[in-house]
Amino acid sequence: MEKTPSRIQKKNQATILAAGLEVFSQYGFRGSTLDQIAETAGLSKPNILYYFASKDAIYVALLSRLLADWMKPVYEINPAGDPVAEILTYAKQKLEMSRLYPAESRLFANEIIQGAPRIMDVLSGELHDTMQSLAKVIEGWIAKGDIRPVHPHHLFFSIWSMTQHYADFDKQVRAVLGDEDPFVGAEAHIEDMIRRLLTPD
Amino acid sequence: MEKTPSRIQKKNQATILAAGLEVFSQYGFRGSTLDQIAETAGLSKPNILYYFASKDAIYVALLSRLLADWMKPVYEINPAGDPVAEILTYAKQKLEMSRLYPAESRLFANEIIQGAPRIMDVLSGELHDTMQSLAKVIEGWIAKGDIRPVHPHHLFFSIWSMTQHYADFDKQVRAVLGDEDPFVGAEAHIEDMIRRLLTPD
Amino acid sequence: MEKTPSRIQKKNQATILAAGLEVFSQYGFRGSTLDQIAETAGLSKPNILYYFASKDAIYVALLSRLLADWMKPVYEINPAGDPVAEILTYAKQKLEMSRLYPAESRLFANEIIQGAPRIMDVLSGELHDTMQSLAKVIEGWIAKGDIRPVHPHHLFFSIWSMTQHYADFDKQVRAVLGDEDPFVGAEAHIEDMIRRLLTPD
Amino acid sequence: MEKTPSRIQKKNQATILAAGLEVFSQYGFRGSTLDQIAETAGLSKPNILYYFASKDAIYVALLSRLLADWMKPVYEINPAGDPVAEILTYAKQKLEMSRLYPAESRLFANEIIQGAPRIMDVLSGELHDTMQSLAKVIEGWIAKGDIRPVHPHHLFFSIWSMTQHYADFDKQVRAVLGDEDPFVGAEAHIEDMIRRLLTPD
DNA sequence: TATGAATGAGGATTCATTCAT
DNA sequence: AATGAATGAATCCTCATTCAT
Repeated sequence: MEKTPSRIQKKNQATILAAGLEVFSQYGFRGSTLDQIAETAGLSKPNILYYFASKDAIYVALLSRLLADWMKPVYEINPAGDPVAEILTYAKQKLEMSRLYPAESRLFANEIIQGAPRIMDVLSGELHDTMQSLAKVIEGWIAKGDIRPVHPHHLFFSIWSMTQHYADFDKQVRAVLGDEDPFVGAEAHIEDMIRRLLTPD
Repeated sequence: MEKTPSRIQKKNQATILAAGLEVFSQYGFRGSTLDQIAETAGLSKPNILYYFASKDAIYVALLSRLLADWMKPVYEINPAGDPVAEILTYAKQKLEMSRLYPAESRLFANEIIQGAPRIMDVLSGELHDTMQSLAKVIEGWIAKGDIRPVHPHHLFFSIWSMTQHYADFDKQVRAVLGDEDPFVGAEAHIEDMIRRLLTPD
Repeated sequence: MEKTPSRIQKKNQATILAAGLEVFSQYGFRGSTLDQIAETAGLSKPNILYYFASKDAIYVALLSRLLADWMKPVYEINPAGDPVAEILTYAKQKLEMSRLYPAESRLFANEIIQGAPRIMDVLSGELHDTMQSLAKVIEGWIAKGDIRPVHPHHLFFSIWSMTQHYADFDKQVRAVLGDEDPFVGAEAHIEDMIRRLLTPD
Repeated sequence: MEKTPSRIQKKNQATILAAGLEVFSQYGFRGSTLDQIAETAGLSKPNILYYFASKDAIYVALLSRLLADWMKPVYEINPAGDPVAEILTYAKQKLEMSRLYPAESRLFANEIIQGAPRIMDVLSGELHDTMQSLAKVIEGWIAKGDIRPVHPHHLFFSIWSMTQHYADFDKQVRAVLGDEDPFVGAEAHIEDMIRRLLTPD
């Protein structure tokens, strides 16, 4: 009979997750210490462990939350909508997520680069299945001649990679661009790429 | 009075770098241990440190070598060549690097995601300058009407991200694609995207 | 101005002692945690410490109660009774205690094996003196020719060790005996030993 | 291809085991710390862990060695020898072990009292089988009328418990006996008990 | 009386690095 | 050029105890 978390519990758990996100996204799981997280959260180390059983538990909690958020926009693609517009909206949402939640994106990137040890099952399961369904939608649009023939999976890989790049490789992007705002140019460029790719002649 | 490195020295250094690459690219800098590298290299831990002053030194040596390799294809873009072909060739080279040297790509990604603490100066210096020159070439092509107007920097961001994605997010890509070979579809898709983007109507 | 303990107080103290006995006897003092005791008792950890000042206090309370129980049968030996019968009765009582209260026996064994840091004074004081008196009784019986000459102290050591063995080394005893009930054979065997030892030819 | 342990390795491992025995036998597994063992051994804590993978490994190494020593005298009982003499010799050997190696005895007692989590399989396996064979020998002697009818298993339980008592309950024994040497009286008493028990009328 | 929250003091273990040979 | 031995500095986690209510 789990008790409902009290207000102070919720607040501290949220604080810890926020601190964990900040630290983990920057240093990776192994590179992050409970000390860092505790200091960032403004709590003592044992108090952190009072709310989460282990360093790992914090990381997993973050990843779970993240995966849900990360997949959400996919479900909002409307098979009955205008194909190019739907995909553009999706891409813009993803880019906006990179702009607003770069730490989340980097946490996710870190996990996958290191072999996705903790979320491989979600990738092979839910993600795989979702992308299969989505591919059907894309293929339907192609069959109707609404968009040019493209490989559905690779289309999404390119959207994911291009948009997440601005969060994950932020340091490199800004080193190249100097003072220019990355996201202004990014949005225009990505929209251009997708529109040219998909719009039938 | 530096001695010229003997054959055995060179061989061991190479062995250590290869081992370091394998380990660092999988577990990140902090997540990797000298023990792992020593075992992978088949050398004793103190012997590793006989060739490289520290764990950090191995990592930095790898990054330096990597940066050179990573930038090389950029210099091979021929301003006098056919614009679309030049860029396509570049993109294919990058994709081929992701296919052949995924560990290198992941090592690089790891470093940048974590804020590029060790290569920020190279990014702000050499990379920034190189990309400025390259931008001039692209803008020249645009001005001549050889390619459609695109933002040069973002063009390269998209090429980098799309191609490196197949190395860095390999686990996710394969989870989505199942048994399908990622690189076959990737090459076609990326070529399609770039060609549509750049070819003037 | 000590208040008389209320009924609920008494009940909780008893609950805590029962839980402490169960936990301490299995894991030893250092191997037991207040969390375990609290969970076994069905009380919160701070509530445990409301009734007992410390983990140590629970342990000491248990030991004290235990020592009294443990010594009681000795006082019931009747110098005017039949010598062999008196000693047999005592031994059977001790064996019965091993059968009914093995946790208590193990708690006691643990404490003494580890040097009896908390009850050394009781051993050197009350126990020593009691055994001195008892030795006099035994020696009286021997002098009268009622029992064979035996060393009184060692007689009791052998009774204690043989009977407590079935509680303390329960795991080993059952591993050797398999399904056979240890206590049935134990009683016959111990009675046989003592009777043969003490009965004059 | 395990290397043969060098002299220094052997020496340090022996030192650590000796220290571990001293500490574990007094405080139990959970009550002992690597710090204590390290200090007793005169080595640094990480150096301890250079020779043994963990605290647990030291404990298990001790138990293994101990079990072998502990069982050895059983195998020396000669079915063709004089029954009473054989058993008396065995009992005296066990008592001598308690005198010379009380720490080993206490370590063993500690482990069994706490449920024998690490050696249950040896008890149910090798010990059980050995005692079955031994029971056959005893029963043979009984059948021939060489010794009185006794329950073989309980006979050994009583020998084990009486002899080990002088090691395990040393503190209590000495508290009762005062300055008297425990082992002198113990040997006479135990011999008397066994002889009376076994010798046919 | 009772408990959710919090923590200082450990405690086992890891690991980059140094030492001695 | 190589390695067995050794260690100081973390680092994760535990736990008895205290605090606040």
